[in-house]
Amino acid sequence: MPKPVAPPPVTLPPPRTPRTASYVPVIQHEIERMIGTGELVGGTRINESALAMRLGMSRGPVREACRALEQLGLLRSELNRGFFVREISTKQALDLYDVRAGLFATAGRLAANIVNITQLRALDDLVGEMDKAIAGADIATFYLLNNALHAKLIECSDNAKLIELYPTLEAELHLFRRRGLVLPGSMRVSNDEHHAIVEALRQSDGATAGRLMERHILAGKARFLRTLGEPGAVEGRPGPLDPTTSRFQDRQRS
Amino acid sequence: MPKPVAPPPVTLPPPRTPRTASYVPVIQHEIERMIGTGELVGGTRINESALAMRLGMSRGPVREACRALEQLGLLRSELNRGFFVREISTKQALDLYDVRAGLFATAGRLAANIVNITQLRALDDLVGEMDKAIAGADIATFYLLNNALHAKLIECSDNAKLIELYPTLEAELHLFRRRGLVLPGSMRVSNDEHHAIVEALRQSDGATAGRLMERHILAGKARFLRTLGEPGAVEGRPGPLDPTTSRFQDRQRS
DNA sequence: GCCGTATGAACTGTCAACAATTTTCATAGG
DNA sequence: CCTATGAAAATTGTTGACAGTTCATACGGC
Repeated sequence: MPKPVAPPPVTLPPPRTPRTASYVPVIQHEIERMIGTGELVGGTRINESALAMRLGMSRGPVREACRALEQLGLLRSELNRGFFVREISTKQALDLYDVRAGLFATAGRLAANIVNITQLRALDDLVGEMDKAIAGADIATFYLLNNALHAKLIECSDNAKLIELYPTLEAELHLFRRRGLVLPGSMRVSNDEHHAIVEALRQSDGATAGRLMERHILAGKARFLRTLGEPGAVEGRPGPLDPTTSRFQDRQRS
Repeated sequence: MPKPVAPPPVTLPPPRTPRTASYVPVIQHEIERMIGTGELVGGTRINESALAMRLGMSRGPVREACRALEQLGLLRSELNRGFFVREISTKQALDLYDVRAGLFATAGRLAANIVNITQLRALDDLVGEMDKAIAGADIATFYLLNNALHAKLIECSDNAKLIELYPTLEAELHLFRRRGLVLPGSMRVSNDEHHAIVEALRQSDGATAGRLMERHILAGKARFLRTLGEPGAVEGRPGPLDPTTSRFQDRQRS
């Protein structure tokens, strides 16, 4: 590697003596973001020095952030070789769907008992927006709204652990080698399920809400399984703005 | 604090140039162990320098381990004040029970389809041992076997994420200010449930196994809720061998 | 030409040190 | 006697350096 000069010092007004915040959350979120956008793909090695330099800090905080992300399941570490973006197998991705289904079911049962009008309205709005996105064949928007809706449903459970846990599982799915796929035809079916779920919540029918939410995720699992075979799926998630800017292309060795 | 000299340098044959392992997992497990035994209780601050010195290393690896444990939910960090052993509220503990119940249900449904003879035998053995522990009124042994059985049940799901997730939730419960309690009278009821669960698995009846396992955890939740009122519960988990050896007594400030 | 080897660069794991901040403790004041 | 004040001590957040390991590339034998 011919040392690509100084890449644009991306962020962070540099001189800052007072300690009003830690660097660690900053880099942690930055790495999470890079994984989320696909800027960092599975198998990529994290170059601590380069990343630290790019963000204008030393390797200490970077390593701490990587250690945190390792526990989050987004990175893995290898002795003397550093941190790598994790890559999950098909089996692990499917396992993840099962866990998400179980947590979603729990969320549904809990939420039905306590959901309030305001929350129901928010859910209605999201589902409505998604209907519009479907009408406009706007897959990217649908993808984003879908994530927002799922997050909102979890939030309605008012279960702290659930709310903490769910996004990390969601993020972990992004590690699968073929990332968040959306089958255009599935949007209609999917949003019909959303309608039914919100309706069950409105009726305070926890058993039904739980069951529907579980089946909703498992339906997603089935779709996911189907996309493994066919190549016609569309990438819903926004990718890296410019793939050539990623200086983290070292892949896992054989 | 009058600087308690050098406390016994607990572990680690010190001089070691070749890098065959990282320090980080070592301290991470050490801190986890200290929390598990109650040597470190909620609110305690982690003194990085002292801990590093005691284990014969520098603060770098210690901080990385703390960062990891923060993500695991066992520690929390405060800017310029360092890491503290987390303390969870009653609400959070109850939330945890609900999540555990959901994951257990998932595990049961999954396990029923794939559990094999060897695993069933192992489960039978554990339940049998627990019956003996009950007969001998051996609460400590029952506590340990109970944990082992639950772990084994999760393991039978063959779901990687579930297997990864469950112990951390279990550990987090230990952070509750009144730690793992066992009501002597509940052991019989609890093990009857275990018998039923194993039987459902033997019949490959996933729906029943899932439902029983969920209810088993929720029954635990109910017992937990009851112990909050009455003080007659018995500490099942082994405590610190010698409380005076703990130099981590700084509690959270007002 | 291909494969094992060796040499140098690149990078990780750890440490020791420094500045900023918090905590402690003694002292003065009400 | 209790509370404010302020300086010293302790502790954190971060840095730069060093030794050990891995990676890349050139070299030599076959």
